[in-house]
Amino acid sequence: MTPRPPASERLDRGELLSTALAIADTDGLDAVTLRRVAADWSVTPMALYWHFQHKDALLDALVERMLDELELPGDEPDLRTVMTALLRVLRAHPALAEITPIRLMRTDAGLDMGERVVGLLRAEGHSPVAAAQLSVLLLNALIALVIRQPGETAVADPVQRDALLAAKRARLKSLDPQAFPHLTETADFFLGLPDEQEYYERGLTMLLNGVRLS
Amino acid sequence: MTPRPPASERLDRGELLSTALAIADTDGLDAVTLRRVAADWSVTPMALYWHFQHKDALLDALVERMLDELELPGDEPDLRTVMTALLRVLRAHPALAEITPIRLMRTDAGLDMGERVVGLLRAEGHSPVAAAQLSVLLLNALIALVIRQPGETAVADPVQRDALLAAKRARLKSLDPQAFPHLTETADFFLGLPDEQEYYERGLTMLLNGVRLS
DNA sequence: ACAGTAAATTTACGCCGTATATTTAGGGAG
DNA sequence: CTCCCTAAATATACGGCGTAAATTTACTGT
Repeated sequence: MTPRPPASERLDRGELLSTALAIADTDGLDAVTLRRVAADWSVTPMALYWHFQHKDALLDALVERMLDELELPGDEPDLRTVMTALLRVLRAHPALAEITPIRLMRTDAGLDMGERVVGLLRAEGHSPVAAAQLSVLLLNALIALVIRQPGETAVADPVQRDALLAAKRARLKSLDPQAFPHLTETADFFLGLPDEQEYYERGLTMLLNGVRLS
Repeated sequence: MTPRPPASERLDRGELLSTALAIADTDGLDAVTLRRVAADWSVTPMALYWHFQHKDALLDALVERMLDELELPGDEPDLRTVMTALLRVLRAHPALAEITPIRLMRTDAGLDMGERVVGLLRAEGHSPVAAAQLSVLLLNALIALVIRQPGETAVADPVQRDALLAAKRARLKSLDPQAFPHLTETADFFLGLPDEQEYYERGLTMLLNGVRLS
């Protein structure tokens, strides 16, 4: 009805991103649709196209926004410190973790981090190619740590979530202990973390150990 | 027009899966839609619902089908052997790699493999919980190796693919060598693999090293 | 011969991203 | 003060997706 509203009620790109981020955090990535974000501002979906080229660009920007929260100590952080900082923002926005790998290097913060990580690996004596590969492997594995955290399902809806977990539990509990002694013994782990702190410590340690010796 | 065709022209679940797998291999995962698979058999999309509960079940079955190609030496294979076998089928069907992690443990072959891997890690002296976690990390990281293989884009369409790669190249090549010495030095790696064999060797070695020491 | 079940069809719905064309508020130049 | 340009939205429409529900018909067993 009224194209071009008074300047006071213009959309703001930054605020759109905040909205999208909030949606992702509370209802999962699938809930981040153009219509949903637009609706939150009582606006047509097409209005977003003025602020973002297409949805993919919005997602890129979303990752960038998430990385704004990165807290790197100014002076020469080591590998573990960098990874821990990244881990923190990822755990704060797990829904974004799965779209991060492809997009990380499209953001400025991501490039900075990539440069840092490759540099640190070079300093450990790795060849340029090895350092590059290990950096990618490290980042991807770290992200996988968050995405596949036992108990996470990538589905935000609690009903579906519980259904999935119940199915998983049923499957694991019905295993023949004779045929699957080890899975039986560790079934609880796959259904939910006993200790998140320990989980991330161990994962990180394993990755850094692997890097240090390759 | 003709509900319930003569028995000779019935759909076959296995053949539907073959079709879906072929589509995934040639045109990517996004091309695997119910309509597309149905069209290949000149059949209504709804026909598939007789053979699969829903699309997700079809994807589960697709992963299962892929794992049929797993070739494990019968007697006591070690960790590297198991991972190498998995790597082989994943590289044969890279489009399925991204949906494998969540689904692996819903398949029989996946459970067998999980049992094997956890067992091997237990034998290396890891605690039950540690072995469970490391097995997941290992599998996920291995899969990430395939999904994020430099040059891969998860987009099958060659036009889009090239556009993406060109954008990436442009971005990397325009980096200030002063500010990003390491990324500049290793830019070529991110754009395409010099040596696939070496890439997978190194990735696998790094992961196994990490596991062995944690 | 006939009932019951198996395996498809038809139709419809509500989502999604986005191409295209149109509308209008506000700011700068004459 | 007016005119015009452009910024920023709306309206409309399209094709694609997964799937719910009801219907139809070929075959199987009694």
